[in-house]
Amino acid sequence: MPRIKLTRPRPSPADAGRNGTTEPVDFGPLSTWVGFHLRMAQSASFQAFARETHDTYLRPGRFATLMLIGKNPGISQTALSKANGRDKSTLTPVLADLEKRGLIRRKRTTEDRRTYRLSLTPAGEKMLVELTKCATRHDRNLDRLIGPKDRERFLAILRKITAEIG
Amino acid sequence: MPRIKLTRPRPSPADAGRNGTTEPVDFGPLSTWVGFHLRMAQSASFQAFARETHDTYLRPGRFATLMLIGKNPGISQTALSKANGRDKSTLTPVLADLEKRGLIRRKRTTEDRRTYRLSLTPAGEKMLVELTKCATRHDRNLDRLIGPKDRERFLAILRKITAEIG
DNA sequence: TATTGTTATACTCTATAACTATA
DNA sequence: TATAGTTATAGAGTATAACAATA
Repeated sequence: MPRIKLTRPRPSPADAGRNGTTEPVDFGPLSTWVGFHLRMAQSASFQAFARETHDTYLRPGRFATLMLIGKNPGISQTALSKANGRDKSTLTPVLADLEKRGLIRRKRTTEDRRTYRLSLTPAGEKMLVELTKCATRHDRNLDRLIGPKDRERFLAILRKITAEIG
Repeated sequence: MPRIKLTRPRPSPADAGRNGTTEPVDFGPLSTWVGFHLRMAQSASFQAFARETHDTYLRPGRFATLMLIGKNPGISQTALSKANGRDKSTLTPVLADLEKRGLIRRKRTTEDRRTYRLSLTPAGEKMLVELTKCATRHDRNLDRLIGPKDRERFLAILRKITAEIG
């Protein structure tokens, strides 16, 4: 709950667009660039997700990792890192943390002793269910903003950007 | 230019979705969640932007900062931090860096000696022009993916998410 | 008392390169 | 020689809290 301000602050130069007046800020070409708004929207959505999970659980990235393991038991670290588009070394500390928290298991395979097979523990399954509820709530909020008519098209465009911009 | 692989690597367990086979990875509900795709698309767009600027110039966040100063000469640090939605303390090292590179100027005002007024140096103007070309190229690529028919609607949705999800 | 901007600090996310052990 | 995963390291980006100067 936000603390209530008891006094009304005087207007100050820092609230001004420029020259000490309160003109709105000019965003220039940023205001029509997709890349900029993609960044702003993802950042806002990220913060909203964190609020939805009450800052107690996992952030979106960790959550996606948990989901991918849950849906693909036995997946290797390399396959996992490819699936969410990050380097394998990025995954090492994340998995170490998830394992330390008792959410995932890592098992050496007998066929190829270089690889690990990842899976969820019962606690991990439970956490995934819990977080899925939060994420569903969060995504329902996003859906409400987008509207059912545009939703599929919007999603398709995001997918296309992800797949083809690189 | 990517180096050419001279040998064909054998299929290995890490390429597999699970169980050592090469089934595709199951993304579960992630595949229909806006938040997830927003994250993936912004990350892909970010990388593409960096490629467009040849990794030599500024990253998207710095670039937006430069643009906002350029379009709003005399803006204060607090107003700037509000405009791109970050805490003012986040801005301090960024501005220090831009000043050190000779791209911006910071001037104390006489009316309120707490605030700085930010503006671009000639070098900053030049950099902004240069980067704007890169960003325009980048955004043209995005536009091509989105298509002119959906572009405005797509942008409007991103703006709405930014403004209203919080 | 409130605000501007800085400092100290800390945490997350990310990547590259060099390494090991296995293949 | 190539791959799976780890380690060491580095650099963004972000935030909170305490602070000095100023209002």
